[in-house]
Amino acid sequence: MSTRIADVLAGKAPVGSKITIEGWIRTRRDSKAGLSFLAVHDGSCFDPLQVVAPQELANYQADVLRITTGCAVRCTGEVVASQGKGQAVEVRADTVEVVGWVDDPDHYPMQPKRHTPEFLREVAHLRPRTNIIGATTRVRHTLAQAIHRFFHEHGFFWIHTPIITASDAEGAGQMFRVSTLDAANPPRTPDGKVDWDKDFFGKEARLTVSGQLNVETYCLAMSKVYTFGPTFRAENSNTRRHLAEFWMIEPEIAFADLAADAQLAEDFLKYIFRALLDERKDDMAFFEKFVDKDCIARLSKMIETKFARMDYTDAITELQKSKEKFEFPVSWGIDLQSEHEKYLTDKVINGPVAVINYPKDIKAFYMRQNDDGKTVAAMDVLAPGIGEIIGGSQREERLEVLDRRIGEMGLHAQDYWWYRDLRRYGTVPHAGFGLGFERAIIYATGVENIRDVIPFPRAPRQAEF
RNA sequence: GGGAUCGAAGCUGAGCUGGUGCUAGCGGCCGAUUGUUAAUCGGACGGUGGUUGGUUCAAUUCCAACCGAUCCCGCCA
Repeated sequence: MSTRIADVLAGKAPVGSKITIEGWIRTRRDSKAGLSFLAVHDGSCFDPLQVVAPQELANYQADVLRITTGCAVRCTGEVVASQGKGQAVEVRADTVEVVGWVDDPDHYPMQPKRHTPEFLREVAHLRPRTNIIGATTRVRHTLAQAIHRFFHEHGFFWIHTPIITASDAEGAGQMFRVSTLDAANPPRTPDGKVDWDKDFFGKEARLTVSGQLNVETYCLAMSKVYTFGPTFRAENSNTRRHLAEFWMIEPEIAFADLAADAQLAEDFLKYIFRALLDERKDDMAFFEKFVDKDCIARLSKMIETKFARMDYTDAITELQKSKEKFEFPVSWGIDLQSEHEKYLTDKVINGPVAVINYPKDIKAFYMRQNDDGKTVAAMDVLAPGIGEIIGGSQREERLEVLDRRIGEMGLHAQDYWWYRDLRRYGTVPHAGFGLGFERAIIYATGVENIRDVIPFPRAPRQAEF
C-alpha cells in the first residue's frame, strides 16, 4: 500500500515512519557525497517529493544512475526531515525500484523545462506529466466537485440529459449527425432523398447542443435540477475560446423569475471559486506565478464583490455616451460585442455585472417576454477580462405567448410538442442558465487557450488522441 | 465562414534586403563538482531547414500549391 505524495508533504506520514511511494521521475540530481536526489511526482499535488537514494543501494550503479525524466519508480524508505532547503521532509530510500524505464531519453518529449502549450498539444498523451497540465487537471476536478457539491447542498438534483437527440429543435447552433447508415451509399426514398427511416433511430439524430429543453421537464417535477455533461457544436469556430466538444452546466429552477436566476448565478460562481482558492492553493500559486499574475486577485475580488445588475437598455445608454471608439457601432437592438462587454465590466462597473432584459429579436424563442413587448427576461453575466461567462433567462411559461414566438421565428409548434406540454400541465414560472465549464476554468487560471484546460480537445480538424 | 501569421536539431529560438561547410540556449549523452533543488562547470553528439514544384549561376532566405499549426473577427459556452 503506497502513500500519496500529497499526504507525505502535508505531514500525514510522520517523520520516522516507513512508507512506499509510487510515481514518475521529474529530475535526478547526483551528488558526489554518494547519493542521488530524485524528484518524484504522482499527480496528487503540485510539488514533487524528494527521494534521497544513497549509493549503498544494491542497484545504485545499475539502476539509480540510469534514471531519467519520466521513469516510473516505486520507492520505500523513511520519512526524514530534509537537510536541504526547499522542502520540509524527504524520503531516505531503502529501495528504489524502476517499474518502467524511458527507453529513449533523448527523444522523450517531456523535458525538465518549460514547453509551449502548442507543443504540448501535440503530445496530449504525455502532457499531463507537466506542471501546467497537472495543475489544470486538479483545478478542473476541484471545480467539478465544487459544482456538484454546491447544487447538492442547495437541494438540486443532477439530471443526466441525453447526449443523442432526435428532436431537431434545440436551435443553438450547427449539430453533429449521429448515424449508422453507410455514408457513401445510404438508403434512399423513391424521390431520391436519404431515407432516415432506415437509420438507427428511425429518424435523423444528432449530438446535443444543450440539455436545457430536456432538463426543463425534470425541473417541472423536481423543482431544482441541473445538468453537467458534454455538449457538442459543429460550428467552424477557430478561436482560443471554442471547442467542438465541451462540458456545460445548466441549472433550472421552478417557481423562479429572472432575479432569482441572477442571484443563483452569483451565489454559484462565488461558491465554486471560493472552493478552488481554498482547496488548490498550490496550483493557484503556480498559475499566479507563471501564467496569470492576476488570477488569484481576480477570483478573490469576484468572491467579495456584489454583482451589479444592469438593464440592457441602460447598458446601451452607457456605451453610447462613452468616448470609447468601438469597432461595432452601438444602438438599441444590437447584441453586445466583446469590446462592449469589456467596456462595461472594466470601465463602467469595474466588476462582474448581470446585464438583463435583452431585445427579444436577438434571443431564443423560449425566453420569457416582458410586459414592454420589446424585451425578454434574459441575462448575461459578464466578468472582467473574459466577457460573458454565463447566459440565462426566465423561460416563457405561457403557452399562447410561447406559440406566438415559435411562429414568429419560423419554427414549427409540433416539433416542440412535449416542451409545449409543460405549459399545458401545471405550468409555472421557471428560469435557468448555462455555464461553459472550460470557460470557467480559463477564467479561474488565466490559461489562454481553451484547448489546454480539457484533456483531449476537439476542434475543427482536431480529433487526434 | 472571413482575415493575418508561422513551420530550421528532442524543445525554444538568432540569422536584416538570396552567395562556400546553418547559429545558440536548454534537454539527452560523457566527464568534473556539490545535501542537490527545472543545480553548476567542461566536452562530444545531434539538422535531407514541413512537402512538392518553380524563379535563379546560386535559396533556409523569393514565388506557388499542398500539409500542419497559431492568432484575430464572426458564431457562441
